[in-house]
Amino acid sequence: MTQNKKLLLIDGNSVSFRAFFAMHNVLDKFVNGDGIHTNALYAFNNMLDLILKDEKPTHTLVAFDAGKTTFRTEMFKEYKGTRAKTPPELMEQLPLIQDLLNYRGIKTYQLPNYEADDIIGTMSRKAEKDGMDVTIITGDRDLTQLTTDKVTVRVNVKGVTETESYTPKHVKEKLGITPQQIIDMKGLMGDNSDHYPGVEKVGEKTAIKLINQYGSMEDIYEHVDEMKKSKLKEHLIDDKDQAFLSKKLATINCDSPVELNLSDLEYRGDNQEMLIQFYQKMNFQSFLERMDIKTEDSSKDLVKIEVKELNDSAIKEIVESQKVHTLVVEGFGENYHTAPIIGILISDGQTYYGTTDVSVLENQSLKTWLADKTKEKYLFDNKQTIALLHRYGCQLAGVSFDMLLVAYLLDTNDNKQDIGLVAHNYNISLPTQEEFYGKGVKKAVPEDEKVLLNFLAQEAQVIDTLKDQMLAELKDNDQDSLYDEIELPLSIVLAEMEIKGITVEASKLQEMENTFAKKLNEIEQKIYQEAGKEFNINSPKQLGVVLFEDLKLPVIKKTKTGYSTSVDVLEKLKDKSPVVQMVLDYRQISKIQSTYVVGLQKFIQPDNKIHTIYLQTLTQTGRLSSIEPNLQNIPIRIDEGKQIRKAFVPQHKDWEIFSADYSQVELRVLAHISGDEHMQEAFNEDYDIHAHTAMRIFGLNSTDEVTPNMRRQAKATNFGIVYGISDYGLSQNIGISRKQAAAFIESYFEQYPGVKKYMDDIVKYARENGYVETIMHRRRYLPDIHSKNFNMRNFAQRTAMNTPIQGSAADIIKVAMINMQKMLVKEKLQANLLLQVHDEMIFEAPATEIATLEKLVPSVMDSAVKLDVPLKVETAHGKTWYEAK
DNA sequence: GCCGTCACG
DNA sequence: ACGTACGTGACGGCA
Repeated sequence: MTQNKKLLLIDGNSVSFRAFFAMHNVLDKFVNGDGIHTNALYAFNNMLDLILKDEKPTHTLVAFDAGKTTFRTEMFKEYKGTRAKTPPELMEQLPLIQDLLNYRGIKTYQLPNYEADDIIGTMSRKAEKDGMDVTIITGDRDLTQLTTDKVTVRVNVKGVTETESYTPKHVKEKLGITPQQIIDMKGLMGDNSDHYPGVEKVGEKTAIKLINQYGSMEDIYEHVDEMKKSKLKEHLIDDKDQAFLSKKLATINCDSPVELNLSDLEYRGDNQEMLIQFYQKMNFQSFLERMDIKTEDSSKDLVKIEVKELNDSAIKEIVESQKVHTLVVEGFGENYHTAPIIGILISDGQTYYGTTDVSVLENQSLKTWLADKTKEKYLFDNKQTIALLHRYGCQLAGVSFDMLLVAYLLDTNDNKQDIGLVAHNYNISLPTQEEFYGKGVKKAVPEDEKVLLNFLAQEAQVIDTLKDQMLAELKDNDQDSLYDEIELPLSIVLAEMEIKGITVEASKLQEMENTFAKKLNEIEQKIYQEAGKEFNINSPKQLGVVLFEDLKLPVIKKTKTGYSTSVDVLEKLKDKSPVVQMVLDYRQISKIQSTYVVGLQKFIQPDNKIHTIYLQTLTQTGRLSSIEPNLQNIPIRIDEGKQIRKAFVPQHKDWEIFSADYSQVELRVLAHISGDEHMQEAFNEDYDIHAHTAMRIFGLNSTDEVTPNMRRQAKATNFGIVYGISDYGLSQNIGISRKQAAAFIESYFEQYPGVKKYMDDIVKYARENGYVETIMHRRRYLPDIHSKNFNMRNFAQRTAMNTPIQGSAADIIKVAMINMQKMLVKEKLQANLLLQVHDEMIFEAPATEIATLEKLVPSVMDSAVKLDVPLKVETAHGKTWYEAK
């Protein structure tokens, strides 16, 4: 059997565009020796590799637009009129992309007066006539009009490495029309980004309905007089000329004067020699290495570094050296509080000393060197390294460069906690932890210790190589003090908190486990009785059948997989059947039982403590997160759950738990960064902020007139504002109509015009800069702010509003934590900072220190940063965490 | 491994 | 016309 010939057609402009924005956040990391950006080039080539491997084409062509004026602009001079112009950083890459394609043996082509689409359409028809299969790659959904049984269109989704494949069948499923009818649809609805109009008030849904009813646009207009009187009919008649023009504009010209034969498009494959030179010029390390892999054994992929034994004489050399050293302490296991150290490597950038013998950590001069803050060190993940070394009796100080922290600050998406992944973002190839150790059952330490040490040496080398570049980027972003003064010192504070751990009384949890088990059993039996059968209440699927089929309760909401049985749904069904309340009770207790009562016991260590791990480099906003277990979501809102907190106790008797939290810190931050006078006044005068808001938005004269319900609604509105408000979201939350919610919001913005201005300005800032910032210059990139997709774009806008608020609040408590630790030392207090829960800190302390803490802790917290409004701190204490609230 | 659900700020 | 509050982690069920 002979393989059918296959033509691969790529829409050069649209894919380049997508490639550029897919890697827009790393724009500054991708610059070649000539100072030209290479991010789009890199992403384009990545995509090529994947597609060529996947499609194995015999013929290839990448089509480009020739210029701004085409036969379409002659028909309609505003065609693509509002399109933003191509960023210069992409413009400079377009010739490079053509060069790359040339070296990769792929033909490129452009045709004056025509767009890339038309070239693609024309060649795909030619190829089809010749009996070839055709695959088209594009970022533009409009090209799906070209799909036939022989022609598949793959549209880029999420960047350029993934695509959605359109066949006629898929078009039908997705839109409910045939590929030929897409142009009718576009004609009727118009196109915002290409800037041509359709019929007034007709969007995708209406267009598809009309097409399904009548057929083509011509058919629709043939029958337009028969339609019954409606606005739609009027619009159709009024905009008829426009609709036909738009259809013409949307139609890809499959008969363009392309002077190419199929034989010109034969795929020749890489010109190895030229390609290597080109990659070198572009600093494309990983592509170069990928080429080598093809010819050599993949185990030789690793660059061999000579690693010398970390023995006594090596240690002597290290401790006497004045050089900065890179330190790798490798743990093996899921949780570094229990994982063993499997290797240690120290390098001065020239010599690499390593060992798998952990007894080296008993060497006194090495211990002293590690703990010496004047001996400067670089590493990846300071907190983990401190925790690992601590279990082996070693202290660590003097760390000036933590590559993990810097990578996260530069781009919060680099949060995978893996040096290999960070290296990859800088175009250096280093195996990830998973690639090196394997995953699942195959996960293991290499038998040959040389292999392991070589890996550690590579890690050290990567840290060393990237340090200067990354620190320079930090400085460019004005983030050096965020790193030096906040994140790096905080990593030490967090390490101390994790190592200290919080004492938990297992007996208390055990007792609760028995009580809840009995209760669960009782409710379970009652539910079975009411339902008339036994089933798994924890299965939303089975529960759905019982509620909505057996008991025939009304379906309020559906999920992707079936009926929704979430709380808000069940709350609405409470009156309809007694079983609903029982299910709610069951759910509540079952959650407490599985996640907390039983769940937490698994984490209690032999020292009677739980040692959580704070992820310092995960969230998109700068908050911490807590895992294994999560100690930031211990129940408090309902009393049954809150009982859990009785198990959290101080480590010594006659000690207490002490907690301190910021009051309304996010709203205070909003008052500060928005500069809104009315909101600032409320905080400066220490009014009840929610009551004050209620008074304003309900137009009352005094807060005395505010009813509890008004206050509740105002509070929800304040929250909504912080989240990046939508009328729908607010209406759902407080159970009012969308219209009412919209009126609340309007009134809110009238009363707090500064807040309104902030919301508008921050979205504009995000659009112009591609990111938003906190008060300490923490950055979050928002590429979706430019998305064509309504939802993605709106989501990005809400995050633009929320992130500076949530993130600045995170900055503030981080500063407070660092100052807190200093204060505790300075005042020689025995108190320990144990936990952080976003806006509060939890301590244990001798009862005799409580009075001191009540004075000092709030003063450290409210002076952490200077805002235009005061920060307010509230404290509590008691025998257990339950009582300290 | 993903989904629905629910705990926290 | 679109389908929404922001940020997290862990559990049980189910493919």
